[in-house]
Amino acid sequence: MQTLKELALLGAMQNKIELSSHELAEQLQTSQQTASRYLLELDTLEMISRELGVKKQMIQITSTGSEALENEYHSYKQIFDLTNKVVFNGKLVSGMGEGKYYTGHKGYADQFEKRLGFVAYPGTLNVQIEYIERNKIRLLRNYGGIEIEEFQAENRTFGGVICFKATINGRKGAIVLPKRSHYATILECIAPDNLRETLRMHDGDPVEIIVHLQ
Amino acid sequence: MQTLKELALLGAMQNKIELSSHELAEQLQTSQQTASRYLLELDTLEMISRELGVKKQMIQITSTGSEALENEYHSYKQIFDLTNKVVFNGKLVSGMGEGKYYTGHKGYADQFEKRLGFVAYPGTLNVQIEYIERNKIRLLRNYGGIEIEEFQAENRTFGGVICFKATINGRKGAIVLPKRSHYATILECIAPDNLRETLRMHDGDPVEIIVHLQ
DNA sequence: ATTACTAAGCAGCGAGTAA
DNA sequence: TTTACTCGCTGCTTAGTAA
Repeated sequence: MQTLKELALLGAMQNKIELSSHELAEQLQTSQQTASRYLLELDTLEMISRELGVKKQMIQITSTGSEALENEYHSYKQIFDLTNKVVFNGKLVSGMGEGKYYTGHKGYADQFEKRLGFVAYPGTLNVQIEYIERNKIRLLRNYGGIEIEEFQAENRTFGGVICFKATINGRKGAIVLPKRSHYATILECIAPDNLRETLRMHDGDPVEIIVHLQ
Repeated sequence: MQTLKELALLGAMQNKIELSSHELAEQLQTSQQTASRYLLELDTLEMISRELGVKKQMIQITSTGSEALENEYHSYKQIFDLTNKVVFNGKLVSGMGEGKYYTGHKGYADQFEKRLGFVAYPGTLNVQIEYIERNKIRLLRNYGGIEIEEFQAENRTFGGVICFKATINGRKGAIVLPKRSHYATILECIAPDNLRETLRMHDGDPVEIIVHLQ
C-alpha cells in the first residue's frame, strides 16, 4: 500500500513511470531487494503493470491498484472531511413494539414534527450495531443533537431523548437516543414512512445509517 | 499508521474512545498481543494518550498522531483531488546566464506576455529537482502545456518551448520546458519579477514549484 | 546498469501466562 | 475480564550474487 501510494505520487496513475528498484528503495528507505520484491508482489496482485527493459522498467498502476488507493483515500476523507457525518453499519432487529407506543404518543410526535420537520411514522426501526461502534454513539452524545423534552402524561414521566437527522439506507429519517441509558448497541430510527415496508427489509438485513451532524 | 487510522475512524480524534486490545485486534485482523503492542508503540511515539482502567482503557489521538494522519491524508489528496497540480521539490542552482539571453529575446518575450499574461523578467531561475521526479516532467509533457513557437532570428533557429503556469515558492510564474531535450533534472522558471531577489534566495536553497495544469 | 534469486539473520507475531 | 510480559517460531529483510 505504501509502495502503491509512492508510485501514485510519482504520477503512475496517469502514466507509465520510469523507476528502478534502487530508486524506489531510496524513496521507501529500504533495500533494493525489498523494493524489487514489493514490485513483484504488486505485480502478482495485478495492482501494477510493468514493462521490463534491460536497463529500465516502466511502471503503471492498474485499475485494481487505483481502486485500492481510492479505498484508502476514502477512509481518510471520512476522518477529516466528513467530521459532520458519522456512519454506522448494523443489521435490522425486531423491537418489542414499544417503539410504536412511544413514538406514536402525542407528547413525542408533536415535538418530532416541530424539531425534525417531518411527521414520524409510529414505530421505530431497530438497528443492532457492532459493539465497537458504541464509541460513535458516545461521539454523538458529546456533539449534542436535537433535544426532545421530557413530559408528563398518563401519570408517569416520558423521558427526554436526543435526535440526530440521519439517512437510513438512503431514506430520510432520524435516530433517537434516550437521554438516560447510555451504551446501548441498538439504534432506534424514525422516519416519515414505514422504513421496514418501503425498503422491504427483514430481520438481519444490513442497514447503513449516516448521521448528519450540525 | 493502519492502527491510528482505525482509531480515528472510531472517533478517537475528537473523543476518548473505549477500546480493548482484543477489540482492536479483531478490527485489524490480528492477535490481542499484537494489537496491544501496536497501542504501546503508538503510546511511546506519543501519537495516542491512554487511560488504563482495570477493565477498560480510554484512548485518544494526540496532536502528534493527528498530524501524522493529516500528512497521510495530504498524500492521498495529492493523488486524487489535485491531479491538476504537480508539485516539485528541488533546490536553487546557478545557470550559466544563457537563460537571460533567451528569455530576454523579443521572439520569446512577446510570446510569453501574450500566452502567459505577464512580462517575464529576463533570466531563468534554475531549480535542480530530484532525479526521481523526472517522471513528473514526463507527466507534464504528456499532459501538454502552453506552446511557445520556435522562430528564426540572428541567422539561427530558436527552438519551441512548452510552458506551464506555476507557483514558485508562493510567487506567480511559469516553468519552461524545451520541446527537444527531454529528461533534464533542472527546471527553468520564469516570473514577472526577479525571483532570486524578491525571495532573497541563494544557491542550494529549497524551492517548491507547484505546476498548475489545465 | 539493471532485476531478482538464494540463504542467513533478525524482527515481529502470537501462544502461554502473570498481574 | 483486562494489559502486556517472555519466548519460540515464522516469515520478512537484506547481503551476496547470477543473469
